Amino acid sequence: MQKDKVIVICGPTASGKTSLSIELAKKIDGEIISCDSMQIYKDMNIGTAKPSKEEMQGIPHYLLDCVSPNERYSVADYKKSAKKAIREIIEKGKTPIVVGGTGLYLDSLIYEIEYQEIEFDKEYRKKLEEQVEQEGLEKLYEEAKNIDPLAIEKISKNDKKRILRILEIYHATGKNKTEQEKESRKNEVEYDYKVYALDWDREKLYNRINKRVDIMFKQGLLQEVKNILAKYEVFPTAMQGLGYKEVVDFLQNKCTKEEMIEKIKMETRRYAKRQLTWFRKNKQTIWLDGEKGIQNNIKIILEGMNWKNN
RNA sequence: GGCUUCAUAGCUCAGUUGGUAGAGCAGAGGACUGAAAAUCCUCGUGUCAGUGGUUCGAUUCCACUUGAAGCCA
Repeated sequence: MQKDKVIVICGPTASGKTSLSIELAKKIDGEIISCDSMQIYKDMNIGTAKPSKEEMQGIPHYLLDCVSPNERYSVADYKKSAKKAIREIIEKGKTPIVVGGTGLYLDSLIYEIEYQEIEFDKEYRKKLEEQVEQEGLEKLYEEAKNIDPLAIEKISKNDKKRILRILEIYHATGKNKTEQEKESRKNEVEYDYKVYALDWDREKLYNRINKRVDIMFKQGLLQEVKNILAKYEVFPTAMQGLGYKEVVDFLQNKCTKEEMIEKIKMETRRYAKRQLTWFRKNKQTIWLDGEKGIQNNIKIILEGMNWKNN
């Protein structure tokens, strides 16, 4: 049996994924599933460049505004919700379009990565963090090396996040990361993902980013951050968002307004670069040039689909 | 107008007691499986302002020119 098609539109931030995907959805009777680790949060709209109701033009969007900024969220949660959304859309007889720039989330879908049901162990994380503080990272690095020598080869001695992760996986499952990852890719990919990535000439992309950051401030990013800080008390992951943590620094008088704006622009440019590195890895990806315009790119996508049908 | 100081990587600046130079930032490339807008790794040749002079050899010393900053008038 032929697999159902799922269109994916990825690419760096500010490349025009949102408008391309909405125009495409209108044309092919599609519905959109966001693939963005920050747009899932409620009340974070301007800084995440979340599409507004008007922009959506009646096209249903999934996985926006579904988590509170004070909740913890992860790729495992995303995978589950996204698969459910894809199923729903296909059952309606429509075409799912996955749109977003979070490479890790996207890979969980297109490689059908299986995540075991485990709870986040807050206490153990805290214990590890304290251990790093007191004894330094090197000791934990050695510990992780004993547990999973293969996995540790690929990471740096300074990569705290990944060192802790090796220890956490072992703590939670009794398996090491290498075994765990092997098992996570046993399942056959359920859908036929057609992956498109949108890109621009680097300088043009950077100009778009700079302009967009200015627009965010005109739209009231400062007030948005103030509102969130007033409404919620803890932010396990949401405050990692670009344009949020920098505004918090400014509100705490750690920098001037100009410094904050420049920092956000710079960090966003770097983020775009990292996204490109990620998306280049998948050789299946078909690259679209943003400069060619939405209609041209839609044409390329539609031709790709027909070719598959014949 | 006179005097002083400065002019080195895209930016901020080191440095060479004369043998053509190196940091930080920016930038580029890469990695990435439960925090991922996160986290981490790698990468430094540029008319050493210009023109002459001294010298085997000048980015370094000298003169002049240009530009910038400061002081005096």
